[in-house]
Amino acid sequence: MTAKNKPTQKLSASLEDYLEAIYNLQADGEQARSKDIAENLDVSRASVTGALRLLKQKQLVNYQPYDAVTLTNAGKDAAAEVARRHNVLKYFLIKILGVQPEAAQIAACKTEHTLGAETFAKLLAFTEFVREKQKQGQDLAGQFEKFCQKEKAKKNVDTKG
Amino acid sequence: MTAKNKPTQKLSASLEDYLEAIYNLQADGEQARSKDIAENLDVSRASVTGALRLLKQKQLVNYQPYDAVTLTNAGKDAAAEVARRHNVLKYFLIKILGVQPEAAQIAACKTEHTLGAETFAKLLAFTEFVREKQKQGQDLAGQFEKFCQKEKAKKNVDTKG
DNA sequence: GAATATAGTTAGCTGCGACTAACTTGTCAA
DNA sequence: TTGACAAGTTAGTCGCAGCTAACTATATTC
Repeated sequence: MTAKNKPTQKLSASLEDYLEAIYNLQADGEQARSKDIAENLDVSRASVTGALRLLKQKQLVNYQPYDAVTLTNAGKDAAAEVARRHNVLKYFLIKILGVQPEAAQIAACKTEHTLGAETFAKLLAFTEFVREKQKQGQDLAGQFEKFCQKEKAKKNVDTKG
Repeated sequence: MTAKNKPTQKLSASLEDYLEAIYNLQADGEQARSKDIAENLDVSRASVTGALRLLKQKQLVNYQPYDAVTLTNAGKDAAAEVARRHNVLKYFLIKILGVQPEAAQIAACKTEHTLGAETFAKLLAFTEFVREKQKQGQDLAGQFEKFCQKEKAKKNVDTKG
């Protein structure tokens, strides 16, 4: 039980993004260098330096100038939480709503910082619910996709006719 | 057909909020005074003045200092679109996911600016899909609620046992 | 080991969106 | 009609999150 009773200071969306990027780089077995983070988030290297200073202040990263960055335990917890929210969202958007993967990735990035804990919990539960239904032989995602196609066809008729 | 072929300049989340607040005040039959907008959004009156100047620049509001504010046609369209997104989200969160209304209101406010058009369309379609299922005799929202309760009960056992 | 390329930092700037404090305008009541 | 209070504006500040340009440190290569 590592992530419990954490004060878990509120982080800005932007700092959460930096944290997540470092987390992902490390998960890929790569060193998180300033340059990589910059490329990952499409920001300047200078912006990364600024963010690392803030994250160090908050004791979420181990950062010495000109040295490789690693996450502290608190940083790992915070980053894992962001990544978890990201994945919950992305799964829901792609697998249930049928949003295109690229669009879903972007939407998840932007939204992972804003939805509350309750909503994430419900979203997660809903995907489990759909999976459960699947096991029971009802393919809700598939039915929804068909429903969308029908609607689309209807619209085309409307516009043409 | 008023909202078609609009350049519909990209607005910041914050300006969209101002626009929506004015829209809602007017919809309630009230005059949108600076003070009301400030109270509505919980910001200072000075911030409202700043926002109104920007919105005027973009020709979305009719604004003269010391005078009541109204929306231009373009402003109405933009505000209606924001309100529509807000409602789509809120409906989905409350009626399908079963999120508490207050939490849903907050989540919708924060998220209405970030999700893309495709995602909103899918979300809307999904609520229609659920309604369709309802007509056909399958109450998905109700089934999901039961599912959540079962999960909750399970967790309680886990924690206690 | 010096020259150079790459990576990282610093300094200083911008725009946004909030704020406070102080001032101006509008309104209403005595 | 004037004085006081409410509403609105202005000026100036702050923090955040970017940026560029210029500098410094590290690594590589000859």
